[in-house]
Amino acid sequence: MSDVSTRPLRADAERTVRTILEAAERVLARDPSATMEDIAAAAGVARTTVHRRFSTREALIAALASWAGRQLEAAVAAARPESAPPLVALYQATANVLRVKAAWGFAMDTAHGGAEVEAIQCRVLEGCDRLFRRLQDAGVLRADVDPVWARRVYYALVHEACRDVTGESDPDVDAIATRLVDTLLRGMGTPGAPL
Amino acid sequence: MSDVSTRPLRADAERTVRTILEAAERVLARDPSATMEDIAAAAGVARTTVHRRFSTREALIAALASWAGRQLEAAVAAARPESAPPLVALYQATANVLRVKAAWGFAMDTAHGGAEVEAIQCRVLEGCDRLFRRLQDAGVLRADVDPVWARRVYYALVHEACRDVTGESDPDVDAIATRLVDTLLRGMGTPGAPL
DNA sequence: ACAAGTTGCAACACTGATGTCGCAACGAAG
DNA sequence: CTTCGTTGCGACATCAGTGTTGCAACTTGT
Repeated sequence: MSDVSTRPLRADAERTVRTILEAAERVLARDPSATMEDIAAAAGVARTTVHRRFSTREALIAALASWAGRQLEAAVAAARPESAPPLVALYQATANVLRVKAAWGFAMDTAHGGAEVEAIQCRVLEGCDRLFRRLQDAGVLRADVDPVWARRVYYALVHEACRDVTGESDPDVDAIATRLVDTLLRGMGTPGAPL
Repeated sequence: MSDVSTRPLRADAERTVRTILEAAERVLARDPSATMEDIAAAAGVARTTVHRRFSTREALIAALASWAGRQLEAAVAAARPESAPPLVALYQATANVLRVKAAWGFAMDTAHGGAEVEAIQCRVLEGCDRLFRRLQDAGVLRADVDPVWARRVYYALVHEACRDVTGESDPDVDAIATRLVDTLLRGMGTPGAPL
């Protein structure tokens, strides 16, 4: 999580790390090229303190991505995507992911997470594909849709819907997730209509 | 288009400007934090030459965005979105936009385009809303869908589909546009199925 | 209370990117 | 041919961000 070393931190230091990570997410989400000083200021600590916990800017980003990645994995795992009825799991996972992504959007979008994060994202992606497979087997998802395209569309919708969770105060995540899944499955056209 | 002044350029200088813009798009699309030197190298000119044509990095980005913005506007205008049958216009505009966005993706995504670019993007957005309105009136789009959400989903799908145009060599843009519109209207679920 | 960990502060060196300038050479347009 | 715009090159000043260090003051845990 931290970086400089994996030795046990004192309680207050641990708190500082969390504070810095949260501030980094907040600041970097608004401006990805924000400086260490900006982040430190947002966290209410000195810049040197940030450097004590994360030897380099890269390391901070990586730690951020790692943290967010584990949050993400937990969010999808909580939906029991392998065992629950697939459509239920889809709703649940969507809502959970929206919550996490709203709080850690920058960290989840950045590609500079290092090998560990890449592995996590890969696992999540494979889990998503498996869930979509289950949806197809259950007849929810059409059999003739390209699975890769389906996943890409789903990801894109999640990304877009996330704005609503971030933007409004006290957002109805379940309603947003419902609209998302509805759009994914039914689209926006009139059922009977044209090709 | 250039920046330093709007005085007429000699033919070769005009060509240089175009070369720089194309190189900038290419380089910045891969790495948004690429330097002036990177761009100059990709354009095959000296860094000072870039600064002669674009006094500042910001100005270069703005010029890039402006150029792309006008390309975009032309692309949607060519689809006659106000007069053609709305569904035809949707297909046509989608395909045209995909082509432009594949070539000028960075320039179109950047928010630092200045007031002129913002105005263009606003016009395009309003045009999109009008087209969607026509689609609703024609019964293609369901009447109960939130127009704003519909546009956002459409934009997100265009963004995603653009990868396919950029990635493959000799991509079938019309096929990609067809799949996009199909996804937008029908979604990916089985028609008869669940809520 | 004591020891060890933690932090803020000020200072520093270092790097990389930006923007500017002058000059010589080249090439297009008249 | 001549002129003037254009370009490459090298040099320079400047600035911002990064990462480091030492020290004094404070906090935590025992």
